[in-house]
Parts: sequence; structure tokens; C-alpha cells
Amino acid sequence: MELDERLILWYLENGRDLPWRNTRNPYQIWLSEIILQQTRVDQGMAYYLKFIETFPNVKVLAKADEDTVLKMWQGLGYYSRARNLHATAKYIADELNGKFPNTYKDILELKGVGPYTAAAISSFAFKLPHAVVDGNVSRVLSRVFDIGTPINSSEGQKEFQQIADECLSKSQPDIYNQAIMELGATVCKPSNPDCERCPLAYNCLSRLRKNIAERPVKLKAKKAVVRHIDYAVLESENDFIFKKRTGKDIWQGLHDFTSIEGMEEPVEKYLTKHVKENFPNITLKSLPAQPAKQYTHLLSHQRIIARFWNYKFSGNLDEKSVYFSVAKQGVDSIAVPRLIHKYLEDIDLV
DNA sequence: AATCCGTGGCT
DNA sequence: TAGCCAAGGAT
Repeated sequence: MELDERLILWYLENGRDLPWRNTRNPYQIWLSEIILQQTRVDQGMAYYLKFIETFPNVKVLAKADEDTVLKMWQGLGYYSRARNLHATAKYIADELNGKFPNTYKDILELKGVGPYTAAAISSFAFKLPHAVVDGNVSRVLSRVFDIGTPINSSEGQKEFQQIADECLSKSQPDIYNQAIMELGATVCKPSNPDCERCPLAYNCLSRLRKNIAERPVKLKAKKAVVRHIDYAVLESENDFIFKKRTGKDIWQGLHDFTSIEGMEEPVEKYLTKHVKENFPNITLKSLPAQPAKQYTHLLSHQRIIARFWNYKFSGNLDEKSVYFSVAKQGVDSIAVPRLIHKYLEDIDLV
């Protein structure tokens, strides 16, 4: 029996029942694939169900505000996915009359859709013969064929795509793609793979050579850089002052407080100066002697040391300011990064 | 081509 | 703890 047949038989018996596997609706499949990019099923499931309920089709999603979409995406990370998702929904609704593209080439053109996602949508929704290559697939292939090319090198990506294309079942590309990913996710795991349960155990070269732990090879990531961010939390009787992050930096489109970064001690002196310069029209009622909260927030490539300094103020903001007031009861209605949400939780505001 | 973009679970 | 990793894509 060929590998594809073994995989498909195994999957039909052992695959998990997931909501996006019970549909051929390209909108639903597209949404699930964007949510699941670099995200585990357990983490993405609730978001998928919430999005499908709130935005049952591409036209409804297209009509939503980007802020609403980002708010619903809050906590999932990689927020460009949400911005691209919304932009693509508008493109499909406005330019394609709501009809989802149905060729690999046209699907690949969509913002936020790369080779993996285009192959996934093409096969799952349209049964087109395009092999998916994600972290699961490259791990399985690197073990079955004992390939030492780093899976995250450009050379490796080309090589594994080629092998995946050769292994693809041309008659059932959709089931085959699901099957090999499922095997990687549930059996051929990164550590402690469950070879006893593997339908490919006797085809697995890496297992034969007893070097499964050395597969796949992966280029090491750069160490996270350290950033020191000091937030000024401006609080009046009823409001907090927020701003929207718009620069080419982390958390684009989400909200946080005014801040300074990488300043020497005593930071509160420079932070107060920063507040007075940026908010000339408000009256400061109290200055912080020490931070109210401090956190280390880890991102994949940054270690953020964040301190929150609380300022009480009265008065109103300049109309044209990039800053805006948010009522204390309403702070949970704007999209914020996990770090900010954690702070709001810890001061019992959300 | 290397680096950037989040968050959370696991070891 | 520190590091690894996840249904990757954009630049």
C-alpha cells in the first residue's frame, strides 16, 4: 500500500471531528485556516466559533469595522491576520461580488494567504490537487524520508514542498492533506512521537535509523531582544486615556497608553515630563512615586519589561489629539494587547 | 534571505 | 527557567 492510502485509511478511523472539517464552504475554510496559522486547535477553536456566529458569511464580515474585527481577534496574536482577513473580506465582497475565488492562483493572491493556506483552501473547498506544507507536514516528511535539510530554510521549504507534491493523493487531495497534518499533530509530535500508533511506522526511515529525535532539523531563532516600556496610565474620575498603535511595530491597530521607552532612571521624572508635554491642557492631580504594576511580557522575539505608572488628572483632551478618553466601564470594548488586558484585570477593571 | 509579527502550552 | 513549538505570511 502507498503512503497516501495508509494515511487516508488511518485518518478516516482516527481523525478528530472539527467544525471546519464538516464543510466545503470556502469562507468557513478560509476563516479557519487564517485563525489556525501558527495557532493550536485548542487555542483557535473558540475564536472560530465566535467568528462564524458573528460573521456568518463574507459580506457580513466585509461590513464590519476593522476595530470590531480586531476586538474579536484580541488575545489570538499575530494581529496582521485579522487586518488582512478583514481587507480580504472587503475585496471579495466589493470586487468579486461576494464570490470566493476558486482557483489556486487566485486564492494565493489574497492578502494573508500564502502557499500553505492557498493549498489548504484549494483542496478542502474545491478538491484541487495542491499539497499543504505546514510544520506538521514537514516534520512527518523529514522523519519518514530522513531528510536533514532545515525545514525553515528557503532550501528546505522548496524541498519539502516538492516531496509533499509527490506524496499527494491526486484522487483525494482534501482527505490526504487533512490526514498528514492530523498525523503530525496527534502522533508524529515534535517530542515523544507515538510511533506505536503510527500507520507509517514501517515506512519511516528515521525510525529505522533511530534518529527520530534529530528530525526535523530547524535553524535556531534569534534570541529575543529586551525592551523597557514605561506606561503612563492617565486616569480621571470616569475615564482612561488610550491611543491606537499605528506604527510599524508590535500590536498594530490595538490600543495602549502613552509611554516612553528605553529611558534612564529615574524614569518617572522623564515620564512626567512626557505627560506634561503631550497633555498640556489637563491638570495633574497626583504623580506616581513608584509603578502600580510591573510585568515581563514575552513575545516570540521580544522580552518586554513593562511598568505602569498611575497619574490622576482632571480636564479634557485636545479635540485633535491622537489620544482619546475611554470610560472606565467601557475599557473592555476596545482591542488591547494581552499585556494591557492583564494590567486592566489586575486593577479590577475588566 | 533573514527578520519580524503574539500568545500559550509543554518540557 | 529557558527554550521550543504551533494548520505561516509579509517584507
